[in-house]
Amino acid sequence: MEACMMLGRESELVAELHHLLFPSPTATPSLATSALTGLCDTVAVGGERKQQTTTSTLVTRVPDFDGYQWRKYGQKQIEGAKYPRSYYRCTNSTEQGCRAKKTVQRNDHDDDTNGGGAAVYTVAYISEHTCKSIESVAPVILETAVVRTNQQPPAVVAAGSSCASSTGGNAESESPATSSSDIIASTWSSTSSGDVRWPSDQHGDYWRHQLLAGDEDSWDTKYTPVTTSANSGVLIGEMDMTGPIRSPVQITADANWMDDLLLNGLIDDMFNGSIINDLG
DNA sequence: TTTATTTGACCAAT
DNA sequence: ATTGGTCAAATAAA
Repeated sequence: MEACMMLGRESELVAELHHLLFPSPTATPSLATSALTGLCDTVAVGGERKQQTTTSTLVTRVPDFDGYQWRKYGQKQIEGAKYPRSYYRCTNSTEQGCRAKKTVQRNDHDDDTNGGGAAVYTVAYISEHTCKSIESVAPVILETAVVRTNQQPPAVVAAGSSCASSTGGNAESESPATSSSDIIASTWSSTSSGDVRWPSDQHGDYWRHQLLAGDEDSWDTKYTPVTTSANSGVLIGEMDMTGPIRSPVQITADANWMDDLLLNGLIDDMFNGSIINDLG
């Protein structure tokens, strides 16, 4: 857990998505996964033997579209939480005995579901997928609307994960990078044909940042200038990669950190800027 | 018909 | 007795 290396945010994102979509241990087990690996738990299974499972937790505004098919099997109101927790198991659990599960819990605390503050979810992934990953699930596109309030000389953007932004991110080293000029990002999800809702309460230049996951081998990140209905006519240029990019997903390693955040009301701070938790 | 979700009951572990 | 996780019947959707 401490081995959260100083990859760029960009690389982390690509790695995370890749991990979620193609978690096959054979492919690319290297640098990417270490920052993403969660806890190792021992869970009693059946009567006797204990089985080791891994649990990783992430905070995202895009709780769906992780590349797998899930089937909801329960929902429970958790003490102290504002929203219920939903329980999912892999759709292939019956046919293939896949034991992967996940829980999704909304953990923001503002009431307006539309408009300004987007909902924040904590997704806990429990156990690994043992099923054959479905070929050609709908391509996952995580889109990050990047609001630039300052003009900065754009950097040339190369496709792929080699282009790292400057922010690293673990608990100790992350600085309040969103200090001034800043790039604030929000995240939406859509399929390639889906509609995207853009925030209306933010001003600046909007960039569509897409992480595209098609085949395992065709990875790409695209930065596409967009004009939104909310911000019609804003200047569109090239993507600025010099600043920190708020990621669509933020990764933590501990499944229980959320309770602390809930108690302290820090969730918002997280998306204001700076806290990238890696509590391990 | 087949597959997925909802929801109270049930259960195991505090 | 409480709490979190799961089951399963009823219901909805495809």
